[in-house]
Amino acid sequence: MTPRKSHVELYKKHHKHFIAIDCIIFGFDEGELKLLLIKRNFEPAKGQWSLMGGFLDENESLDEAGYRILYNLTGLKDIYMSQLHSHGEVNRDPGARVISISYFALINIQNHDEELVKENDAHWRPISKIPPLIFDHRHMVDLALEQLRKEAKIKPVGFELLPSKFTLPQLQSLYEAIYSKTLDKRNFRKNILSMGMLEKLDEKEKENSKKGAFYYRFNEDKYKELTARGFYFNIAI
Amino acid sequence: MTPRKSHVELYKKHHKHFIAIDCIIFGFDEGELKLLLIKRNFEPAKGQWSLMGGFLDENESLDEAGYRILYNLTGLKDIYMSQLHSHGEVNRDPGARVISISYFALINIQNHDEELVKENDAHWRPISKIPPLIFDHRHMVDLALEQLRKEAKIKPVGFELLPSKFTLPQLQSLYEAIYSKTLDKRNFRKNILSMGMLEKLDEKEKENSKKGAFYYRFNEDKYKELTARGFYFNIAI
DNA sequence: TCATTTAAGTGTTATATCTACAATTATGTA
DNA sequence: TACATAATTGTAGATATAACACTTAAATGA
Repeated sequence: MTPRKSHVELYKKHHKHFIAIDCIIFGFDEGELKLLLIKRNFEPAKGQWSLMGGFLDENESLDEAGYRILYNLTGLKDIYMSQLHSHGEVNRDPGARVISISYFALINIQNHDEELVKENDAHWRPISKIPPLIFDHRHMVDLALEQLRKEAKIKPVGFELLPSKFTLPQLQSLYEAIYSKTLDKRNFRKNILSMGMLEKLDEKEKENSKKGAFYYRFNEDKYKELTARGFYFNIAI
Repeated sequence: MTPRKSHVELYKKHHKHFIAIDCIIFGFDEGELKLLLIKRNFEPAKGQWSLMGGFLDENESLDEAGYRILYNLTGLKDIYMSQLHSHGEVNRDPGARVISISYFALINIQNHDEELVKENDAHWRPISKIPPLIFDHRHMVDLALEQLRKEAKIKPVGFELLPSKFTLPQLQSLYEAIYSKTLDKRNFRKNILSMGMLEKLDEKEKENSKKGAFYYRFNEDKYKELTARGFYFNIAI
């Protein structure tokens, strides 16, 4: 006798559809922006490169499905992920009519579960060398890149791709990878430090130089405090 | 024997879902930004205010469904419309589980078919006085407004809300309505005219002042030429 | 231990953009 | 012909952006 049950008959004349969730998973490693891609292990298009995906279940929200799929592949929770777009061309999937909703995630590549990734036959590929992908997955990737480039300028999402401690040269290298553009050290540092949301640590990273570069940490609380006062994150690219 | 048919069995174990399209339709009239809302004529929530929507059919894409629904309500084709977000909370619709994909459209309020709108029991409501809406429709409207405010700064979408001939005071009034903010006449004109995509006509609009204001027209070709050269539309708000 | 090498770290100036601000003009109406 | 109304126009100060080169810290090896 819930309202739910009493009206469902009215909707019955309409069609139902398969809904898939596909995840565009970005990581940053060796100065390059990378994507996590899988070799698809079922038909159609078995053996071809694909985004990680899955079908929407009966009792989960879209976001929950997205997080489930990401978790199953990487073992990661509490990840930055946001819905990108819904893809509904009638023949986009040759197996059946499937509406796919793409999500894009930014992960710290050090943290993921490498065993799980192996089990899923997933591999990191630099965005400059993306192999041909099934269906409209390449289009999804292009949308995600566009979205990442929009967001990274005006929201502190870049930090999601780095370890919690990072150096300014690393951070600059990340932005250079996202925008395929070399940036001026002095201007970049001035820009990011003047926003006042990075904490300098006493520790130095010494793998990449003799002098060593100081570690910094993104201070989320400080960022929230600033935005509450009308401040806007902005990186000049 | 198409691949389509050969693999559909593999997908069968998964659930199928109702998919609805809901349209947030913006217009601009009497210095106000307005929304086209309907009185829902079926259960559940019959008689309550709602966005115009409909279910996705078997053989149409998401975009096609959006245009179909917009056409059925307004008689308009070739309208600026873009996908906004997909809404999949399990209980968002008390009638049944329905995934809704929201679209937002910008229309020139003069052009729509008033008869059709009446037949659908649809009404224009200023965004400052939106009545309570069913389900998560208010959230959709808020997202659409946010999106409009993002886009109108950096893309020439505002013109979609105006007649093809408009005056600069009208255009300024539109931006003021979108951003709920009064703008400086001189700066606004300098800004928009310096982009070089508006054509001044010889004709004047004389309803709103004795002096009359010159009509202008948005030159789409010019805009495309400029963007091809790396130009970016930008209105300082 | 001192010279060399490597990447980190730092300021200033010119240019472009944004913001604030008020007088004049055209035209209809009394 | 005076008046009322809204359209139209420019400049100067402030702020943000972009260009540019030397110094410093520390490891390495002669």
